[in-house]
Amino acid sequence: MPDQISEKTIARLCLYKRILGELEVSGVETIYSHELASRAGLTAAQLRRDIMAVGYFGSPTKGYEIAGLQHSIRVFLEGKNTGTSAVVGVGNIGRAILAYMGLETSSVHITACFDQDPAKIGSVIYGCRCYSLDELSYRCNQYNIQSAILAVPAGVAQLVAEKLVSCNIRGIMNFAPIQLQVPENVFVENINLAVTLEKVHYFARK
Amino acid sequence: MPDQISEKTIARLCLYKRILGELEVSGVETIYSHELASRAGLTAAQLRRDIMAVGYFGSPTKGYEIAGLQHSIRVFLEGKNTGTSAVVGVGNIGRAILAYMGLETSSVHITACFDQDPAKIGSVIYGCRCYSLDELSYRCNQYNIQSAILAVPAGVAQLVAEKLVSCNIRGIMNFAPIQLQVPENVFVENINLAVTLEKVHYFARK
DNA sequence: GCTTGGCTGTGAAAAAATTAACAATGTTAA
DNA sequence: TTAACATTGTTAATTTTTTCACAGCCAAGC
Repeated sequence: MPDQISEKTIARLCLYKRILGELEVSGVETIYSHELASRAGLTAAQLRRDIMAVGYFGSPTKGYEIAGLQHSIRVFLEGKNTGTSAVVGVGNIGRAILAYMGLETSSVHITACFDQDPAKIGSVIYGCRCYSLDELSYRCNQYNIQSAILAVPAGVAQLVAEKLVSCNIRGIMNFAPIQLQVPENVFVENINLAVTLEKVHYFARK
Repeated sequence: MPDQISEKTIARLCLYKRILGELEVSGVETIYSHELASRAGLTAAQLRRDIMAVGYFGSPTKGYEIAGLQHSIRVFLEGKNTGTSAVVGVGNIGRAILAYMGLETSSVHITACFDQDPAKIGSVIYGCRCYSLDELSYRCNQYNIQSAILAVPAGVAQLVAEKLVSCNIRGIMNFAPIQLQVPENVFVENINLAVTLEKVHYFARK
């Protein structure tokens, strides 16, 4: 891993990893760049370029070994470290994420969820125990939580985000439609479903 | 609207529109490019460049008029036409989207939802009536549905997508973790929550 | 009335991302 | 053995996106 790998490349590597996992289950052993690229909705050139980043080498005649490539990407993305993630705010979105991630086979484990509603605290939601936000710090240590899915109402999102940061969480998947103010060493991915739908709707009419 | 406006610019315009709507409610009248950019998490230069696309002009001393700019973006994005959208597949994700969009004030109306589960068909879910997929074509005409939020299991996503296309839907927000095969005049936005979480988790450790 | 100052609009420059192109490779088939 | 072929890895070219930088503007202060 020589120089800076772009965020887009990282995102695509995550996607390749997932697809390779599916292929492995279905018993395929090798795959050509254009085949894998097609499954990812990308071009072969781009895929090969991305794979340069992880330092894996395919064969000009067989293509890529599924297991080998998957392993290389995994090592590159995960390293030795493997913390977990948590859902913060168990409303509609939070619950949907918990249910979805329970089904999907992801390398990122969601080990806990947090809410302030006493009716939820202590219950198990889609296999995940719900804790009070007051316990955030303690549970982050207990479960080695390094990233969070922030799905609280917009009005309290900034406050909760600061709490996350103070608990040493350095990655936030933010569903609240506001721009979080966080230190620059904290990575924030904003997911604004209303805005995305609007974009899709725009292009539906083009 | 002279030449080609990029997808990224469209996405940002949608975001500006939303922020301007909030500002309008809070009674602000004008705003400078750097202020609006900051709320969007972008640079002032980029915002000004985006605004070139919609053909609105601010004042060097007052900045942008909230109402005027919002109107220009709205006209640019929506034109005269205003179809609606629908949720297809009312599982956990589908329900969460319905609940979320019911709260959020979006210019895109979700007028119907579809499922194949007889227990859901006929019921009203978060204010939205649920129809059988067999009625898709009829209801698309009735409600002028132009885009869809596809939240069905991966196994049937391709089949359902083809049905959407045959009903003249030209924009799909796809939550199924597969690459949909659709004609090139159909816009697809893939939302892969598991992959996105993995990316966030990666950067949380950098 | 003049000057100052901060902002917009935009061409030009820079940076980033994607695509093209091709030498090197190694397997297959004749 | 040798020729043909499809694919990889990688450099170079291209395209796209972002940022810079500054002329022009207009209100405010003197």
